[in-house]
Amino acid sequence: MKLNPVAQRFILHWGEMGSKWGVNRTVSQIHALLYLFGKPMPADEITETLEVARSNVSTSLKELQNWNLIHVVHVMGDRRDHFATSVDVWELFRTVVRERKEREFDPTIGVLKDCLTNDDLSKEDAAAQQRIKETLALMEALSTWGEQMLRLEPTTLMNVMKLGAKIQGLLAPKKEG
Amino acid sequence: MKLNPVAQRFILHWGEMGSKWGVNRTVSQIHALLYLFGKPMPADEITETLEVARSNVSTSLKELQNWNLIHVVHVMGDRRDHFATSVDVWELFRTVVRERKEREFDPTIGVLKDCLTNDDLSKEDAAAQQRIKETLALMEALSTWGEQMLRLEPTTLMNVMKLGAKIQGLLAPKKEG
DNA sequence: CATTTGTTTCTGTTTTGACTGAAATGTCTG
DNA sequence: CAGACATTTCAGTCAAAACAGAAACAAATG
Repeated sequence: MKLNPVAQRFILHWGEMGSKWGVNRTVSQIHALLYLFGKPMPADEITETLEVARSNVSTSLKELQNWNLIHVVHVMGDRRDHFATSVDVWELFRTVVRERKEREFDPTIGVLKDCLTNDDLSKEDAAAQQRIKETLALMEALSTWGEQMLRLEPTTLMNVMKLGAKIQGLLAPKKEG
Repeated sequence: MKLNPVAQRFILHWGEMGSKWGVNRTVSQIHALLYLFGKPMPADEITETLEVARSNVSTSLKELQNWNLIHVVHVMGDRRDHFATSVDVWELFRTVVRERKEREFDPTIGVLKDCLTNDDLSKEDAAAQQRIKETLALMEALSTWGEQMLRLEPTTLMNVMKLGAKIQGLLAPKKEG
């Protein structure tokens, strides 16, 4: 499969962005390719299209499966596995957020809690303890809020975002202006 | 300066998390240290505390300055630069979000726009074009929404988050349940 | 203006992780 | 079950980034 210039641009950029966020370049490139292509694709074709080693594709596909971003599809009369990703960008977004939250956010909250229950700190520095408390409070707030937002329908979520800062007015309807 | 076990745990964990999000380990460790310590600190003391090379500290401090996360402070009777970070976790959070948005989000939005104005795609694959459009729409929505949220007072933002999914009820007050 | 003190830049080393190609494993078909 | 086909694992290579130590630079002091 030959990529047109726009597809190339998109995929290469996505790969670079992935790197900046701690995602392997090949992994993000493959995902971008499957998203853009929109149809199930066998590993070999990915290999040829992106011009990377077959084994590299295999590893990356497994990684993408661990992230719940792609799934295997079988095609009649073809023994090979075909791989596809959701073409719903909202679903992808939610999956990525959910996974990162579970992998990195939640464990960090755990560590912060441990830090606070440990006596070593409380004896030494009350201000530092306070700061850890505030960090934990922020992260927990983000965490539960994130969970709730992820449960909303994409359209609802979009409306929430469109509301934007106007939400202030709805919060404490004591004053009007 | 000797770190107590809790401080060590916090700083080491922060360093690991940074790595997973594309931030140099030393950079995030230094920031965690300054945050926990809460007072301006000369580079040498950071060097000793974290047991890394002086030059490494120098580079990382510069990086943190580029991120607007630390600033230089001078102490009476001391010629050395002292470095401090905000101890307000909300301010730190906002700074990081703002910086990442500017560095990675905005440029990506630019690339997506370019992709859509380029004719090569429109001729080839309408579905792919549509997907890029949706991706752009999502990112732009997140972007403008993010900007607005960042402008809110921390306490307001906290209230917004506490409201959580209940915001649905405020959105389309046609039905009640 | 030499010396002390502090910071940055530079060069080479080390480490880490991505990647390749080959071998091994697994699975289907005649 | 032989061989064809498909995927994964593994061991080694390669490249990028982090890091250390030395050298260079800058600024203040007596």
